[in-house]
Amino acid sequence: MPELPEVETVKNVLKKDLIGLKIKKVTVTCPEMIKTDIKKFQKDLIGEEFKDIKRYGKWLVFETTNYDLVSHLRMEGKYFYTDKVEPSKHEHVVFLLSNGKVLRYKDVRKFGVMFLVNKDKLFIDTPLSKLGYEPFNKELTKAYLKEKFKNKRLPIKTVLLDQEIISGLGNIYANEVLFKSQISPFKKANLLSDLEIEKIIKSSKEILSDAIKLGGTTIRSYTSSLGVSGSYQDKLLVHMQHTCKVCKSPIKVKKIGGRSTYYCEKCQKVLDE
DNA sequence: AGTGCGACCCGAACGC
DNA sequence: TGCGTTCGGGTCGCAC
Repeated sequence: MPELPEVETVKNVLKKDLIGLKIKKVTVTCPEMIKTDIKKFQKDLIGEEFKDIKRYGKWLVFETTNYDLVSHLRMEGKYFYTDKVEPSKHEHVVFLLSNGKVLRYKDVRKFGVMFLVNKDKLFIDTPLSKLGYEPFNKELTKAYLKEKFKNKRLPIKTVLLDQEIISGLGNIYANEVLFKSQISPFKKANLLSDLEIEKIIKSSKEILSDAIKLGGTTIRSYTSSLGVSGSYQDKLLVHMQHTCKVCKSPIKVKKIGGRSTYYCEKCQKVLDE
């Protein structure tokens, strides 16, 4: 599902197509997903030019002349850039562009959200203002995580999904990071050793940068957009796997915080408790 | 503040 | 075959 590498891939592909184009018309067929005033959303975007596209954690931000159009794909959101004007099923927002082409947002489960803010308001009163550091950010240090984990008695698996601590990891990569770090997903975050925290930082960087290189992970319903199809699913070591690629033990699946958690009991032991 | 959990949504996969 | 049930998964909001 769209985690940091998938959103990064979508951003890079859309950038090639959209920069310099203007918006002529916005059609919204699922008003619930627009979280700011919808009339204003449609009106304000007319005449705006795409200047740049950025990614913060899993958030996509289309920078236009005067606004930031913020979009979260949640589970299954996808963008398509096509000639076809009429929306088909599950396409909830359609942007008619100055070159006659169309940017279409499709989201079967309607989990995605969009909102429009003035440029100077992107990090004020929006969910983006709360995002923690990304694994690639130099500020994501052992000291930072120690402080954040200090009062967290939740399983580390749950804490890795908290976007206010580290931004960008979702269920797939959280499973992968813990496997690579040889840490049990059940271990309480406040009990992690310095070495374990260092391993999490190192693995997160390695896994996410490898995944970006391969265009992200394409599994289940997330068949990406714009013909973008990642191949990191072939590199997964533990998520959706049956046998441990290191020790050949069967991979266990259990719910932690309601999410499917894949792990190897033998390789990911709870140490120093 | 930290924690736990349902809500959101709907097609696919599963069970009988 | 057909119908009902469960699952998935990011984020928010609410209760404790």
